[in-house]
Amino acid sequence: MGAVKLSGDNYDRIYAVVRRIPRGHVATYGQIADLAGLDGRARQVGYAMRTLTIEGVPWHRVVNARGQISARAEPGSDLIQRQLLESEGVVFDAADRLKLEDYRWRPKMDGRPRRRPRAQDSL
DNA sequence: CATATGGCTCAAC
DNA sequence: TGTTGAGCCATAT
Repeated sequence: MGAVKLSGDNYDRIYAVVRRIPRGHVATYGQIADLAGLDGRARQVGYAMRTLTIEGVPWHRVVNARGQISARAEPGSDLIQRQLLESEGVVFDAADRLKLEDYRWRPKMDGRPRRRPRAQDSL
């Protein structure tokens, strides 16, 4: 029968990518989405993290594009994330940010097309 | 099926 | 540097 595309499939892909983030490194939501073949759907990565229930996924290594830990529904969870990262050697500055230039995970990807630029109305 | 949100992101101010 | 607005689209209700 025709394969029915389940949304959970995307989650698995996201989790698979997150699992590959090396210790002491981080990746942005957009980056995860990109690597998971869901370019441009950074928000869904956040959703995947929010509904994350399985273990073995280093969700704490996922931060937003500013190198900051995003506030979420559950208060205190962001602090836990920061502590986990610090325990891996990641250092935050006074603005609670980490240096993406230093910690960003760079998997092998040659000439992979960046996600398409948003159409701009006028400039 | 229609609305409302959201662990985002980019560009412009 | 921080703020604001708008785009994006899967989940939730």
